[in-house]
Amino acid sequence: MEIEEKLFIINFGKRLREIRISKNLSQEIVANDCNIPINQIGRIERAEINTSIITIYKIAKALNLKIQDLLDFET
Amino acid sequence: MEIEEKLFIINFGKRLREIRISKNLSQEIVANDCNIPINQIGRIERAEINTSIITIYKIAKALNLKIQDLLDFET
DNA sequence: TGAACATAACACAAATTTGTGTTTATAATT
DNA sequence: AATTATAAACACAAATTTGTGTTATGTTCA
Repeated sequence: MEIEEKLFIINFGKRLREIRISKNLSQEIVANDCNIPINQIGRIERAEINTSIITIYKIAKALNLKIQDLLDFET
Repeated sequence: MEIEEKLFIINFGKRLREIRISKNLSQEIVANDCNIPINQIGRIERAEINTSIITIYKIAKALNLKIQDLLDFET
């Protein structure tokens, strides 16, 4: 993976964490709302994985956001 | 995969094809610009795969778009 | 007709995510 | 000190994408 892409993953993780915290939600709550494994949110926030668009779609939905809002950060 | 998620994948594929065609670019050209396999664009447009956020990031870049623009469709 | 181009449709190995557990670490609180 | 809550950090199998080929189909053009 190129550094630029890695940065994108890192910033996406930060963005997700930022929003989740601002809404006072635990990783577990979000994961349950998404119907995804509990540790998946952590893996994304820690930028361990290059997750799929459907997972992002589910997370956005669980957070009551448009998918665009989740991706609205500086690369 | 749930039907709603499948629909999301389908609409994303349509959106990509729509934009690509409107810019008069072949799948091969886009794939080369992205440094991804030639048939990957087709697989996405045909909604065969639930592709990763980095692949989408690369495609958006190749098309000179923000990632948000690629995801700007009705679900 | 023939050539060239674009896309679809296969197949297959390699790499990665996903899903499911368990365990550890840390902080806050009672 | 013990408990609770949150998140990190492991491990591992299953499913999927990715990467790399090849072949087939359809269309356009010389």
